[in-house]
Amino acid sequence: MTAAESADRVQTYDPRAIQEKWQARWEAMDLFRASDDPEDTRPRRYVLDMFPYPSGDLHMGHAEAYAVADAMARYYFQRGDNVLHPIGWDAFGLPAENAAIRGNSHPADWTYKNIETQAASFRRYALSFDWSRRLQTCDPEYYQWTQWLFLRLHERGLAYRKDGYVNWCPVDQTVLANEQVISGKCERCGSEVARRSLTQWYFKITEYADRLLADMAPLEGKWPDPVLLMQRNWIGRSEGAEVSFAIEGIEGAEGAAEPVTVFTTRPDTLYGATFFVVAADSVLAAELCAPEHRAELDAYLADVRKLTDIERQATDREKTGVFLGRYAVNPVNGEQIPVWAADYVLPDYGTGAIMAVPAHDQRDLDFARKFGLPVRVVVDTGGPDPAETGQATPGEGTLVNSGPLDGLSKADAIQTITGILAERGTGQAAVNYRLRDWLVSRQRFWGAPIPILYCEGCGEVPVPEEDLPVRLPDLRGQDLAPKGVSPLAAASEWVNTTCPKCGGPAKRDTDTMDTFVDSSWYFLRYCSPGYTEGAFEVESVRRWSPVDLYVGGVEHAILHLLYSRFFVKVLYDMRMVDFVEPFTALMNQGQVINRGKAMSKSLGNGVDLGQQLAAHGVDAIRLTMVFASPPEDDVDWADMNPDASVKFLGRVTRIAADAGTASAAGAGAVASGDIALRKVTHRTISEVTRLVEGTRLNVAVARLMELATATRRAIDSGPGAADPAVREAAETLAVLLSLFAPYTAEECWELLGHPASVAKAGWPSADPALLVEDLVTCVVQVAGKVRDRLAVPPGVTAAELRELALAAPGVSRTLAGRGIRTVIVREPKLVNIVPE
RNA sequence: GCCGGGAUGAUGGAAUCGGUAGACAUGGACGCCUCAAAAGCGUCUGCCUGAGAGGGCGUGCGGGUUCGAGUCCCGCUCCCGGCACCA
Repeated sequence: MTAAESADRVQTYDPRAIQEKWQARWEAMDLFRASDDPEDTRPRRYVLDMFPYPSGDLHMGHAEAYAVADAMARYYFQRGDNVLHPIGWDAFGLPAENAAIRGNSHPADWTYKNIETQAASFRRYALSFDWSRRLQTCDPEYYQWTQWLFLRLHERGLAYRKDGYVNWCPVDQTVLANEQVISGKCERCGSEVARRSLTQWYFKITEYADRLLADMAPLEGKWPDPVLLMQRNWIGRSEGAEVSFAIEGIEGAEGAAEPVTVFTTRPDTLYGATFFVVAADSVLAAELCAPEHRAELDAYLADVRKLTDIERQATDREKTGVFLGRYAVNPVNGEQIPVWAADYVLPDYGTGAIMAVPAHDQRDLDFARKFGLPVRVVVDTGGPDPAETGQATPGEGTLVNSGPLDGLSKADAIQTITGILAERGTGQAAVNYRLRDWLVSRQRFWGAPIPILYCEGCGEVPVPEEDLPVRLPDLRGQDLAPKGVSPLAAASEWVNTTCPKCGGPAKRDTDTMDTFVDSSWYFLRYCSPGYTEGAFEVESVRRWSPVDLYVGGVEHAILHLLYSRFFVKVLYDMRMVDFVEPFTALMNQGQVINRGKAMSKSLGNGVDLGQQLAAHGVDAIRLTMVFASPPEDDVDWADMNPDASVKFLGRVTRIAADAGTASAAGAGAVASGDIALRKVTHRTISEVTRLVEGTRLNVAVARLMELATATRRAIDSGPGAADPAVREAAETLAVLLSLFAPYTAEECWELLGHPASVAKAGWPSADPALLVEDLVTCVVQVAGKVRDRLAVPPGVTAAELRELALAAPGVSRTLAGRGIRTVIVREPKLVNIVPE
């Protein structure tokens, strides 16, 4: 059969017709339901995509991420594993609330409508999900258990309340997320945003800091290195010492004098502390401030509160601060040093106060120079005087001007001074973390209500388990734009309730939980999604978890992954799970950008996925995404050409049509036919298996293209379409292609005379006998440059190869009579001849 | 500023053990098929030089190690991402 004839049978490759035909049939077949039967002995494999936020329809980024994860899930299906590949929606969150306020609709309506849109798109996109396990975090059946988990953390002392700062818009009377603050102004009304203190719930993730660090060791090599590094840096463990400074004039104010403790990584420089700084917006600053400096501090504070976190922490900003009229006493030498308040010290890090050593810390030096404070060198680093150069010397050196520490090295001095402080009870070795506790309260409507009541008599009372879920009040038709603290406060019938302990009046907490709480345990819920006796069925989670492969964007490299890891550790301590890490392997797929930039409305460079799918078909878009680059790299859509994928898919379909017409199904099972093509087929199987296992999908697709070319050649100018090797190649092509282009692969499978579905065909295995090469190419180099090539049997000996190489025409031509110094032989692939 | 990642033809990328640089694809040129076009099928395509055989150069830049470096080491430049005064 010729190419022209095959074109008669498959006139044109029509992706839309194939999609319509197969999507309906697949729905009826329910192909990808995971079996939870404990008797099922197939290897279990949990492949998980980060679940989407239903902000609208799916976009180009989803198209890439889900194509990659789906190829992996389909591979394990083909291998015969019992695969769990679920889908759900991270459905609470701010955009729904904003859309509701703008469009005057209810967040639930907006959310569920978008979910349906995305679900339909997912089905059309032919993802191998087990739809029976679908979940949505905004369903009461789900958030009931989010609340239950909150109560368990509360019970264990891991949920507590304290004051924390929020961005506050004084005009809208609402709390703003960081992303709603645009250069210090409210994104809605443009008024200046201030920081305001609110009492809020926190999860004590810092208690798990060391375990979060230590448990990363087994993830090495299974998670991307940069992610592990970012997690480590985020936790930010540093060793040093706590040092207590008494404050002059504070003692005895309220009974016992509370010295102020600082954390330092450089206790060796204690003799060089020439002033003391507290975070201007900390409680400490207010406590320490002398009455006559109060007005000055208040004025300064007003300025500090206008700054966003980002502005405040800009390195190139000039140092600012005010003197508080107090002096701190250096515990080692009794020296009195002035206490200042400044914004370069952060209230949340360490103790919110520092001892300033300007000679050896650049920030302290900048501050000292600005305000004329003394600079004292206590470590001789051999560098020039910081007071003159303006450059602090933070490096190693010999201690000077430091009493008992003089002459010691930095390391010895740290050890000695820590010992002295401990002896006198004015300090001790300490570890500090950059990680802060997780603020989970949100002054939002569209989230899981915090299941706590406040009773006048009993105080803080957890909602009894049997009263869960604490359902969101409807508030339909009401203005969700908050006029006070939290939108839920407006639902007075909902807020006012009775105390389960004393039966007296009580009020509900009107805040909802951070949506990261919802997403910190959803992967456990998938194991038993309909379970009504608990958050998840312990036995089911034991069978499926931890997740074998987690696929998602690098933008979640820190928070989501860290919080999920924390939750699993807490559940481990509760003996509800028997593992300490939720995700055994992690893959970060890259972003889809356009013309060098992330797609955005303001840049006007957005690409609509729906239009792309309509123009080129689902399979071509999936294939283009996978073939474009290694999965972890960004893809610039402007560089892509989906028509190339359409062309390839048509080519494969015609091959299937030719082979299907020329021979009957089953003919390929006979190990016969054109040996050259059979070798290509089996090498492809072997290579693609290896490449998919290593998630090197772009190269796997290239190998499929090579097999297609070889098969086409065999049909047109080789043994012809009826050869069993051609059928074997065509069937192999269909099965391997099913990972990337499921519709086309299914169509090919039918053209080849097989009943649906190709997804159940089974992954082929390569015949080792066909992987052996008759001849291999040996390159012959002279002085490292290729001068000739030889075709040699793979078993050629070093001596034989050496002789062959020396006799090669390219060698004698290049040597031109020169003598030979050495000959390097790496049989059978390379010989390097080094001339005199 | 710090941390991380990267730089390979006109373009996306391949070469994951230090051993043939440029697989595969796009784009381009040409051929076959066709009344013609499209589609399809095929050949060529890193740069310079040469009629050709061949020769020279070539993986951001400069050094180094090695028989041999895209790959390892040292020093730079530029780009991308993340974090942002972390005591």
